[in-house]
Amino acid sequence: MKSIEPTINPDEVTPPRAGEKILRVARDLFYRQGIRAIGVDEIVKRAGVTKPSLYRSFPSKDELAASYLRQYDLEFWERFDEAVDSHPGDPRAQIAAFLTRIGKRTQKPGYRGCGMTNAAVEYPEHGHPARIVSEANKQELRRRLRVMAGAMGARDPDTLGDGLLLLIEGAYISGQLFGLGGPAQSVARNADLLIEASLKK
Amino acid sequence: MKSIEPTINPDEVTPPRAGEKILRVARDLFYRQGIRAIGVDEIVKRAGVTKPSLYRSFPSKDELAASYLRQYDLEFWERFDEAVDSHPGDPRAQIAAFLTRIGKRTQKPGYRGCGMTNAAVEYPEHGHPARIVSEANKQELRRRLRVMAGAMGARDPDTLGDGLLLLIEGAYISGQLFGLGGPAQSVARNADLLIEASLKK
DNA sequence: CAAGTGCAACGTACCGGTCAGTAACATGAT
DNA sequence: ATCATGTTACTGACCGGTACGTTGCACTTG
Repeated sequence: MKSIEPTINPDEVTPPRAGEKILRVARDLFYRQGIRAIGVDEIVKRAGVTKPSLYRSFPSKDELAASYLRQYDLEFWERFDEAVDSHPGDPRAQIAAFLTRIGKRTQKPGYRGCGMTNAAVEYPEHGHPARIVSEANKQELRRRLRVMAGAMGARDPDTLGDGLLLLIEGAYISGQLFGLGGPAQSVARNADLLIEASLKK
Repeated sequence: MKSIEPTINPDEVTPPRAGEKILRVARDLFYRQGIRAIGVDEIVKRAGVTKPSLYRSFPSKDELAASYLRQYDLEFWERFDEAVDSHPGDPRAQIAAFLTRIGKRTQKPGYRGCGMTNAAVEYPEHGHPARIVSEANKQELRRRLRVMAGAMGARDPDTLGDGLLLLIEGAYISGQLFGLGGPAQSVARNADLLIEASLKK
């Protein structure tokens, strides 16, 4: 029979482990400054731990970056599903909700786009741990957008789904390029126009 | 009266200066691998010169990156104007020509997107020499797209121009994220649908 | 109970390599 | 002889990564 394990209660006020603090700090620094721009020394310094603690929790900086993106992936789909769940059975409204939210986020100062997209730009070589996570996320996003385009009644669901993906990626990039007043604020409106033009007559 | 300047004939078989060789190599490496990923040592090694030659022609690596982007800017507008000139007085056809070309380029193996966009992702901090060039290029592109949208007879030229910009940036990013068969191949078709839906009734 | 043992988590101090950048000198053409 | 351009050799700082010692707490054992 299992013991109660009184000291290893994860939901209690257990002091945060070094690995958690590291991932928390790395996530913030990697997203805002870029992965290549941040060294492991700065991460451990800001996390209040030391380097060996980092390498006990993560096999390498590249894998730490991949872990950051895996967490980013989870949070991304939370936001996505939140928009989907807010309009059950109405994919067009789901997309509109998601894009309206993106458009607003891009107008906040210090917006840095999508961590997945940025990581793929920083690591163009295939097979890099961070890039693998990023590519998988984008493949899944593409798949879901195409499915939603079909559910909307598009003449060519794949084309509309891809068009929406292009607008989304464009919003991520333009958001960090132009800042306030940039083109990204019109992503929802443009997507709606594109959808309207893509539905069966 | 000017002398003939027999040795400084730029169009002749003058042996390429070190600065030119460096910029040529840097341009290739920066574009394909990223600016942060390439060190100055590798640039001078591949260019067949040495480091002081680099720092006599360019005050810093950051300024070398900016020079690379300034050259990229020139070539970008050459391609853009080529599409414009191929359809005088027909902005919709101009855009179609430009986007068709982008769509094809994104399907080539090893496509790495837009050097300007990538540089802005790599250097998020405002005021960085590379980012300044990149931002100026994108501002001008936005301005011209809005003008062209107006010339097409769009109900809301600014929105359509921005929508086209989002599609273009999305194509740059998706091209390097998905490779062959990716969403970027549909950029021209989606843009045309968006244009059609944005014209005055 | 108290002393001892095991062990996971942490820190100190360091590794070779590479980063961007430079001082001082050699070469070659005019 | 001059002067632009080339070269060798180096700097201090930082890169990702590691060998090894220390701490503290849980569990055993007398």
